[in-house]
Amino acid sequence: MKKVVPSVKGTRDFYPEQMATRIWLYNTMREVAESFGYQEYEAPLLESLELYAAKSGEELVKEQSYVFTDRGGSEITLRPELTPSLARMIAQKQNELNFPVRWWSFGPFWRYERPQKGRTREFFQWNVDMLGVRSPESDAENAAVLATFFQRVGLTPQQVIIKINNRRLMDDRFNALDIPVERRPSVSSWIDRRDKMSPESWMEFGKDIGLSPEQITKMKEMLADRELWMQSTELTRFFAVVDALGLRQFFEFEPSIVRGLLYYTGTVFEAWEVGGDIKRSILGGGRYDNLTRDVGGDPIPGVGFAMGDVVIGLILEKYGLLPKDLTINPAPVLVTVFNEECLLESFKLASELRRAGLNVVCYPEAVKLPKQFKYADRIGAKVTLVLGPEEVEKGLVAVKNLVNGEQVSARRETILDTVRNMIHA
RNA sequence: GUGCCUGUAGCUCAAUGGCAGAGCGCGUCACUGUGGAUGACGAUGUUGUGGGUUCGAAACCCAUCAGGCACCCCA
Repeated sequence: MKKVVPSVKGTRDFYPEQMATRIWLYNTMREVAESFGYQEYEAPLLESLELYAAKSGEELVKEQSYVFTDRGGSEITLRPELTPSLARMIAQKQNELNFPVRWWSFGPFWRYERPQKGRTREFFQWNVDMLGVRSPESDAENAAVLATFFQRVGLTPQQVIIKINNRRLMDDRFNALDIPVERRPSVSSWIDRRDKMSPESWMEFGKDIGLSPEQITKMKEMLADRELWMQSTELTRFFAVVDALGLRQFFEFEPSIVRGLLYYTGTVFEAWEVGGDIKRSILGGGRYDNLTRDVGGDPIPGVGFAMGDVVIGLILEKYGLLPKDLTINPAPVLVTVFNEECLLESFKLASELRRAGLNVVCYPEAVKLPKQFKYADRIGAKVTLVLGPEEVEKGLVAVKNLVNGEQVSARRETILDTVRNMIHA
């Protein structure tokens, strides 16, 4: 066997079957986003490295981005996320946009990581953002888009949960515990790791980052307090809105959610599969009030989330929620080619039907009829037309219904109606 | 960057040191102007690659490449 040139590691081929699933996902996202009045937009796939220098996570830019120098000497990045591009686009038109802006996007992103379950190097992301408003109600409405998407695809709060926290609330607690600002990132990462380490090594880790035994005890109490959110006006108002929208069950306060990206300033959330088979967050989001300033514009508050296509695909597959038979054959009609002499007649017939608005495939060479019928069957055609010497002579077309096997002889002038009736029957 | 596992026909996998196989798929025919179903026949291949051990290697050892999974991090 000859060796086919391999695909690039971490990329996926979208054969028509997989493409159909992707389009279904895209369409569902579009419908949900549009039901909340969000408009679709797209940013460049290439951005300057500088754009991410400001506020994306250190590791995201330095270790995980595809960076190259173009022929003009500029440092270019294949976008690893969308939010900085969005901030740039907003900042560029900050004086002409009609706020609040509600925008959504679905496109490809790249991160140089070791591929494994739920993670590829090239992936698609659904981004949904609202900018220009600072209210917790806008946080809630934005997150509601997400919960509505879950509902729409058939996921229940028993299967997926959106865990929510607030960085300002955490900062208040850190203040109360006298944890200095410069130590908070490492404390956050310590909190984030609680479920991933044994209690002993987690305690040990806490000491290593400079927490006193009293602070550790207080932190443990805080993390165990499921009602801590009531001390946050923002979270209280957030929950009131998702409750009013009938989506409260999808949300749960979770003090250990802190998120890796540096630009989040308030509400933060992640969605997880409840069963725990898929140990990877489905999406992440939150409020970022300084990002447009960080890319050089005025500070415009924003909130948004990003969901990758890979993990949600795993979830939907696990719960059997991916629709079957999405692969569509666009052409319900196949015109066979009887022999070399009749070939042009068949092509003419196909062309007539196309001009009348039908999607038609004409077999591209004069091979045996059984082969052509077999092909018609496999592509899922409903109707097959035969135009042999007899038909050409008498001005007829043999029309076979592949669904029930019935065949009629139609006059050439009325062929369009005959075919249409058969397709719609 | 660290660790573990796996590479055999187009696909899914057998063959536990002794003749490389099955199912599915594919091709031809039964059916020379008609698909699906059935049956008959047929082709599958440098066992990822390179070396070593052995009378003998798909299997054991080493190297290498590729893929998967788990860390890390994250969508």
